[in-house]
Amino acid sequence: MFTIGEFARHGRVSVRMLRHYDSTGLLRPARIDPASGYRFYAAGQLARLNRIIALKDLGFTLDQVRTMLDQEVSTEQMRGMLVLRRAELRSQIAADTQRLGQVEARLRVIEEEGTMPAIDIQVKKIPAIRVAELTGPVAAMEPEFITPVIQGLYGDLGMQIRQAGMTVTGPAIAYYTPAPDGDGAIVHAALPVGGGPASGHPFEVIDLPEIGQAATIVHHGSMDNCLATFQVLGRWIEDNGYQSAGYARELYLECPADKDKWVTELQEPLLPA
Amino acid sequence: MFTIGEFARHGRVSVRMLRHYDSTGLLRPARIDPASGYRFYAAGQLARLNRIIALKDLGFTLDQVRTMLDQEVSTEQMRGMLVLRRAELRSQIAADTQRLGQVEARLRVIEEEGTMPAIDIQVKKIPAIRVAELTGPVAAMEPEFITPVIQGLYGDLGMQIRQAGMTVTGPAIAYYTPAPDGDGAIVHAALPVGGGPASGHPFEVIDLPEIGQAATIVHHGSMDNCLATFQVLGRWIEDNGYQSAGYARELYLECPADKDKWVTELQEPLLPA
DNA sequence: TTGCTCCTCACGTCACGTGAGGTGGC
DNA sequence: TTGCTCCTCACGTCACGTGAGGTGGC
Repeated sequence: MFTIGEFARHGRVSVRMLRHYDSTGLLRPARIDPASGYRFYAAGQLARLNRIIALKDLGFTLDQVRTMLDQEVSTEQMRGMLVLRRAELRSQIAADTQRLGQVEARLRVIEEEGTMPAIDIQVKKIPAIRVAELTGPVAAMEPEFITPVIQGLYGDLGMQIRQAGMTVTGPAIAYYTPAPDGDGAIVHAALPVGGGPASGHPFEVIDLPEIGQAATIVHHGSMDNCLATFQVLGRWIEDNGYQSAGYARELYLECPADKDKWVTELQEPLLPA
Repeated sequence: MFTIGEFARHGRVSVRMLRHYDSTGLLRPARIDPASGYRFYAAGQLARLNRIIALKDLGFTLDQVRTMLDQEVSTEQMRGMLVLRRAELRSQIAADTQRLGQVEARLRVIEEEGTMPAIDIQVKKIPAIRVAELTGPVAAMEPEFITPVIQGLYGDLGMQIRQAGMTVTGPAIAYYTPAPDGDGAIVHAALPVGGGPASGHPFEVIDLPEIGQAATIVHHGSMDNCLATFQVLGRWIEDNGYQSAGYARELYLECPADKDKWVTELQEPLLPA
């Protein structure tokens, strides 16, 4: 018979852990002195303690350990639990390896440029959404070409949607497709809408497809100055081993009269890794 | 201005998370309606939310994130935090990889033999300890040769320690060293002792060195039947990619009159990985 | 009226670590 | 008397998830 302290030393565990295992029924002392409440453990209980610690070290929860020890699991069941644990460990290692890569990318930016790495970029999925849109050609992907075109389109579109009896359900979305003649691009000015007539209006209603993976950054201020933000985003994509899959979408989160107070989310689609 | 639900959707976080970040001061809404308590967020706050999520995804705690965002950390400080995080991630990946190896070793045992793998084996450090000991030669490492010798030694040793006025402070330890003539071995029957005279008694007092890494298993029953347990231990050492570094120590945890109720821990030293 | 969104508590999670406050034997 | 070990609460950890119970506008 060992006292709790002696037993803890032999088993390389804390006294607190033994009390915890007692209270949860995982490992009850062989005897408890009724007068003092002192716990006494038999040497043979060391085998069970070792089993508990070994399974715990594999990363099983105490509840799982209890099941494995008390339910007399079969070899086949044990195999199932180990296979599950293997999968969990693998995905955890993969996730941590990914994290490590991102940490290292940021460290490289600091080492090589001595500047603060961008930390406000998110990779996320952009869900599909139904929009009403008008399109127009732009000569080049520069703000000075795009802004006038897009402003005109949104002005018309808003009115037409109202006239069609439909309602706008969220912030405006602009996106770009290559021009059919290979020169410049087509800008799409879109507004999310709910139901409504399928035709009989000058705009088109289409379903923007989901973007599986987009790198996003929030741009503050007039879109006339968006190039720097796009550059930060492009740089980040490169540094982190992603690849762009086309023109970015622009989500106009806030568009007050003062253009310098605009807030826009830039959503650049990424090639699947 | 967005309601908490809209803001949560744009930021790909739960409403509960935004409330949590509000309550901890990490991200306060731009405005709270005094009458209803409704939270309203400005589009520009999405940048901060993105920073929070990005840093959290790297594995920083919310407290660390708060420091990084609110204390205006310098590039150098950011580098320090990233270097620290890199080290944490590396060691976590290493630990999980180790765990994964152990899980896979157990799975191999099941696949190849269809039997339950041993789960009561622990790798642990055995601390140094001062003992009084007597030694004797044995012809071979078989129980039938060892038992009579060791029993005699312990009988003598116990009496001699008492006569020397010393006290036994823990369970008996037996260990083996190769015989000088290369034939058989020397068995050491040792008992942990506290202080006492350095000489003037027939036994030797020595300090058993620490064992950095020992694979241990608890043997139940008479030591006459210890071979099977030793085999399990040896098999485990091999399966898990360790290597034995010599004869095992035996720690006699419980030695009642009925030899079948003995409990012994076998401690096999391992070569450092 | 029903649904939807918003609100504020407040418990639960997981495996203990860490006091606080007290006892019993050398 | 001082140290040491033992005991029983009970809070704290970390970042929310998940009800419970209630409100306000379409």
